[in-house]
Amino acid sequence: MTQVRTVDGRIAGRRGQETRARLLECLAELLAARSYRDVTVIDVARDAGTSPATFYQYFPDIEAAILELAADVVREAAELKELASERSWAGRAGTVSATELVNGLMDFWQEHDSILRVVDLAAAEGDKRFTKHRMRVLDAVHKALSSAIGELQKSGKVESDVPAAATAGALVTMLAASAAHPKTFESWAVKDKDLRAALIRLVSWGVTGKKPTP
Amino acid sequence: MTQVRTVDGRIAGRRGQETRARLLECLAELLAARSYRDVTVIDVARDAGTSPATFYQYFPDIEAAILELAADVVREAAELKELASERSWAGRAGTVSATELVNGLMDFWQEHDSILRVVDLAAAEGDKRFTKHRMRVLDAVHKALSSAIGELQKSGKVESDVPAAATAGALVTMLAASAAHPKTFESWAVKDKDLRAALIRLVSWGVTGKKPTP
DNA sequence: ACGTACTTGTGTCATACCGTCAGCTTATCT
DNA sequence: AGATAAGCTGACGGTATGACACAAGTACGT
Repeated sequence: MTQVRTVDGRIAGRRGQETRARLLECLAELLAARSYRDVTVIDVARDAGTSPATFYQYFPDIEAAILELAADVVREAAELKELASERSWAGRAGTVSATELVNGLMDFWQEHDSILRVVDLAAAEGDKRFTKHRMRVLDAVHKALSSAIGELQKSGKVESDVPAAATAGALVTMLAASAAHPKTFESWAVKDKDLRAALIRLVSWGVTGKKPTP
Repeated sequence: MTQVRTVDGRIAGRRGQETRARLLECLAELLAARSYRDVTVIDVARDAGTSPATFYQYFPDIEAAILELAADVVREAAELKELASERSWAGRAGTVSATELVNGLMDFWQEHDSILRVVDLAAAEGDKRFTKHRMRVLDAVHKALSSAIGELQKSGKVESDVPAAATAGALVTMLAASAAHPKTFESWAVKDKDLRAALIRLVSWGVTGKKPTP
């Protein structure tokens, strides 16, 4: 872990790091409770039992603090790797792989919902730091799916003109966006269970080019 | 068209409507140019050559004005209907349908990019007005895909246990999200052309359950 | 225990945005 | 022209921002 520094370059000690961590924690709570646009430095500081000036000692602005939270999510996203890599995609085992991947990614996204939606926006707005983080959250899964498709192509089970990286990207994007917009599916009267079933089917086929074994 | 009213209940005349429209126009420009969080009422008013007080005469706040812009996008989205309904999904015609749908929806999303990403965020944050708008933008396409799958199920060409509405929803979500995050695909070194090819393939199969005819 | 050097937190300030109001100007109708 | 309503703005109290100097707290050697 790199050393934690204050905005003016000093190295933070034990107490400082605690304060910093408390600020981040309160920011995360506020982001979960109200809209991104309405979260202010003053609110965060007040909730953390400190002053705005203290906040600015550790973060140049709110965005920087959110970026930090996003970095935590990226770190946690490493565990998603296991959901996708070293998996078999043949026959019934493939269906299991798809199911676990869909459930795992959806649950992860919903758990980190409040931060990931800000990451999504900032990335869409073209902020490179956030684009990078967003990419990294999805990267493990993307890489795994991508190489799974590549393997199947090598063994001739999937046509070689299928763009592997693009297909893997589209699938991962689909999963993330589906998790991010449960309300839209609600409006369509789609139950979570049915959504997951549909996603599993699409992922299975997207990777293998074959109907999933039930 | 319902009568345009000011916040204090008066009916806006010709000049007032022009001012209102100019404010919306400038707001749209600002949203395209800088981040959602940084767009202020003062900026909008200044760009429109008027005062902040005038802004508040027509909109209770920035969000309300954005909601208005979103409503315009919803109205324009009606044209997407033609990309999906009354289409054949069999054989080569199906591939054409999928291609036009993918291109149409992606282009639409990219054109209205700056507004739709705010709609996305607000919807994800649970704001019902924005959820409704987001749903409506995607609704025509969703309905069309949904009933296309339903038809194929009736004629026995697709298994009846496939959740039609959920599958259509997942596909539409995939298209919208893919359009919204070109940078992520860039990071994966996926070219736009390959992305579209992958999407076409996934949509084709998602609807018909069969490999697309080239 | 005491003093020193460093870290951490706060009060305050200039600036900018928010949202409202009274009142002035401009258009419309008779 | 006069009456009426629409349209616009300057000004204001309130609040958030971000910077700074300084005060309070902490660690450590003697």
